[in-house]
Amino acid sequence: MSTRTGRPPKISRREIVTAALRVIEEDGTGALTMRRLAREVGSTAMALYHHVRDKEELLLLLLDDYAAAIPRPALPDEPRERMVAAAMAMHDAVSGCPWAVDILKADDLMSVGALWYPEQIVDAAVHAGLTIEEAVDVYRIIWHYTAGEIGGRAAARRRREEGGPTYRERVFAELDAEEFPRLSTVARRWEDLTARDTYAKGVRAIVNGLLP
Amino acid sequence: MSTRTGRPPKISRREIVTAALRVIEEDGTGALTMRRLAREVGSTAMALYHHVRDKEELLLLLLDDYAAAIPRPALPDEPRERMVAAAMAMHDAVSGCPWAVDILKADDLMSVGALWYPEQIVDAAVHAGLTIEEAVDVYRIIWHYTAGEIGGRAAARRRREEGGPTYRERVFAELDAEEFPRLSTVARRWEDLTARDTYAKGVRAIVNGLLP
DNA sequence: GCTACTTTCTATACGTGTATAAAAACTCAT
DNA sequence: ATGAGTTTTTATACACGTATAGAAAGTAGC
Repeated sequence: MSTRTGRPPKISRREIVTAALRVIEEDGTGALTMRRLAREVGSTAMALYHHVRDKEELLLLLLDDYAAAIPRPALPDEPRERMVAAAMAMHDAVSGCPWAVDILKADDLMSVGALWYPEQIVDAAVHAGLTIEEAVDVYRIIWHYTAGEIGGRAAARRRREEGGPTYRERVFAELDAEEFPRLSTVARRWEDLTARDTYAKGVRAIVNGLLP
Repeated sequence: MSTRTGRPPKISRREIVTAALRVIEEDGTGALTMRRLAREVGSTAMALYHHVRDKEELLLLLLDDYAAAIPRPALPDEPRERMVAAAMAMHDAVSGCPWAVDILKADDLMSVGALWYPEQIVDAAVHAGLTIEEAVDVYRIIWHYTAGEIGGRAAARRRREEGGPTYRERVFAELDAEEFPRLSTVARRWEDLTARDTYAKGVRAIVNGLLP
């Protein structure tokens, strides 16, 4: 029958994931360590590794849970606008989970709970007249841009919190105006210029540049 | 006078950086640890921290060195093509240093040795008729896309080397064709579809979408 | 009941980045 | 010369992710 053999498990994947979400909510992503998580579920660190391949997979599962729970926005009918809206919703969703930054290396798309976004983007691209292969390209390009933008923003925020002179600030301070005429004119305003949110602008550019 | 006070240094920043480059070249980026690097320069791990803020800054210095040494390609005159060519050169340069992946979180641009690329892109954008602010936006959007693309590619390669079923493969294997009609039609071809290099396509799209 | 087998859990250990404290080696004022 | 001040180096320690080995706790066949 379905009676499983072997020592019966004390903890489960679900238990681990929910405990991880609780830890993050209470004490932030920095507090989510394997040992802390083990303590939280009343077990040892290494026991977790029988339910999760490694910490990265755990974070992926968290993103999965999180993304699946987010309400999906109504998207416009017009393909171009639909792609932009889906991309921005995806951006918001991933931005909303701080631990996502550590997973953004993931090559293409994300977990099953988040597949809705690529599906919408690919579908809209096909409706816009692209082949399915081209549509996948569009999605991947948008995803790479999204991942880079979120990663960059997270890094910028982290630097700001830490305080102290950034490497860039030191570089910009002694910038050679002859070698870098353009950059030196904006060097002092760089902080303000790069604080603005240009994600929407970028997505619109990609969509417009990719659809004829 | 210029006689400095305090205990005279045994090691220098330059020495550290060149030793780090040597280690990477000989044994790969995985071998570059602070302890190994210390052994290489005949010192202790913690002594390095008086010349380098942390490992991330060290990697930034490596990128700096590396980028500064790369020959700069001749760029076309026409602004659009110049932006694309500069972006692709930047992409090649960063792709060429494996350790760059760990720094790609860096918010905007890179080290002083690599400033040539943003300078060219911003300059070309201004020549194309954009304001300096818009030109900076263009550069940042291109950079975010570039960082995301390289990060994604590196992750994909890493997964491939490790072998074993990817998380995505497991997800795609049991994909609901009704909920995800588009994705399920390409699920089996996904590996091949995403293996293609679409960076140039993406940059062209961004440039065309951003210049009127 | 006993032995094999399987799965899960525990204990221990390694190498990592780096915080902290103190020692060491120099210059300068006295 | 001596003591104060400054900079660099060393020693020690911590928490992290996780590899490895083996113990524990169950089922199945005899």
